[in-house]
Amino acid sequence: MKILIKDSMGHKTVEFKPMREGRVKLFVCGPTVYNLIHIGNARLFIVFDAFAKFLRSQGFEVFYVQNITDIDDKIIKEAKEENKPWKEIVARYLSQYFKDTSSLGIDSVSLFARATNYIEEIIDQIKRLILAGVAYETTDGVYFEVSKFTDYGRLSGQQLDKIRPGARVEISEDKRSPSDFVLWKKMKPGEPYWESPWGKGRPGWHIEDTAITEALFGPEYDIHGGGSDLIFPHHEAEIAQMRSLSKSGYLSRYWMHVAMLNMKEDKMSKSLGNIITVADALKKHSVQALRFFMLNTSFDSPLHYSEESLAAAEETVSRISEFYRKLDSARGSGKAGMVDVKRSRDAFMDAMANGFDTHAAMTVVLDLVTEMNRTMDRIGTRDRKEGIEFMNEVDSILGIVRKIGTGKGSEIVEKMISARNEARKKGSYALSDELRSILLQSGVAIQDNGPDTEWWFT
RNA sequence: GGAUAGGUGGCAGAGUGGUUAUGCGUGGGACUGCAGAUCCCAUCUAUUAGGGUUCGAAUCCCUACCUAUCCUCCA
Repeated sequence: MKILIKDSMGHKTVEFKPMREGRVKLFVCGPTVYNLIHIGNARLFIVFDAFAKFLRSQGFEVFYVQNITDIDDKIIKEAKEENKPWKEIVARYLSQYFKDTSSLGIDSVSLFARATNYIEEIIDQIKRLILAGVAYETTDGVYFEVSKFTDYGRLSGQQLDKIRPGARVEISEDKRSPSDFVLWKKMKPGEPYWESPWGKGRPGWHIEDTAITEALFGPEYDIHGGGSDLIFPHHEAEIAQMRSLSKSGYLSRYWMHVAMLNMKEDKMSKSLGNIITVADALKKHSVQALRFFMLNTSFDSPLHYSEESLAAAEETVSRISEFYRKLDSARGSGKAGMVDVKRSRDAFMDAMANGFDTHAAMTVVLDLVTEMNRTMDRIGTRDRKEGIEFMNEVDSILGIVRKIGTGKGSEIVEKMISARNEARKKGSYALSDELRSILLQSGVAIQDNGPDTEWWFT
């Protein structure tokens, strides 16, 4: 199948051609572990989780690497504020990160690469950058000289001479240009450090990623993903670093940037303090609803968070899940081919392959739900089987089906149901309603289909 | 100020030249003892504003206004 990618380099939709047939090297910028992640962060991880799963469903062998920034100014700051060792902060939030993402059904990452495990590679890369004449040492660190890389700004569309230096550019009188970015930070008293040719210090942020990807993938790879707020300068810096050494025309062949999740008007961010943590979101909403909400839009368009939208997502997920449950227990004897599941499956995959259009793919699913619901009472074995297989496939990629336990194997529930149906037959509705409400309170949902009653655990 | 995306019905959010997406909400109907779920019909008579191109524009061009993101750590 031909797969199109919305490439942020040049903002074009282009055909995806992996460097090696059938294999994909995918790198996504992971978290800095100094705090809990929020659902804005989660959007990125959910999008790439679904993306990696889709590629795998198409037979690609996906090597999906995510970096973990486990040494950084913010970690040091947090450690100071809490008066705890920085490694303790890292350990705490890293384990929380794994917990949060796994509770979001994210399980597609092949390898998490921690920056501090690559210090040697980082130092080596910086050495080579200095040798190549594009980096220089100052009193407080080693810097990359941006003017030495002519393509700097191509990804973001920035022109170096038009960039207005921010008000809070780090004080460093030795820097040759305000745009030069740090590769190695020399230690200040009390800070964590590693030995290096430039004395004790720690790596800058941008160099971590290229050291990791060079070590794991080599100087070039297929797809680089991240939040749209990282385009400049982070991804420009990565490109500048790696391509200055490799002399290749690209770092990654394709770039995919996930747009921000906004709260009211602003993006959700830790510094703005308008965050909802993953844990909090999951207290109120199902994983499936959160995933549906995130995937029901183009990954490269900003998305507005609101309780109302989440509630709507929850409704839709219920509809899909309810459909799945009904399909699972359908026992009709209709002819095969009443519904063309295969056509829906093709349309679904086409949408996914068309620039990862998860929204169009969802629409296909919802249309099929309506279509099959129409004939649910008489749906045949074969259509039913195809439908279930398709929904399982959809779920394995998008994670939007809440699998509701089918009602079997509980004698006590069965007894109460038949007691209730006896009462209904006799017209003792007060009693039957009473039994229904007891069942509901015990987590058993029931639905009358004529004289028969279906039930399941909620 | 520069860069990059946008401005669609009550809400969310598709649609890149020509049959009123889709979901949620709302109203009605079918079904049900009543519910619930489901289906059907309807509703909301949407395309930021003003020009232009065209037989025809939400879709292309121009202008204005507005919004987000980046230019500073940030998914």
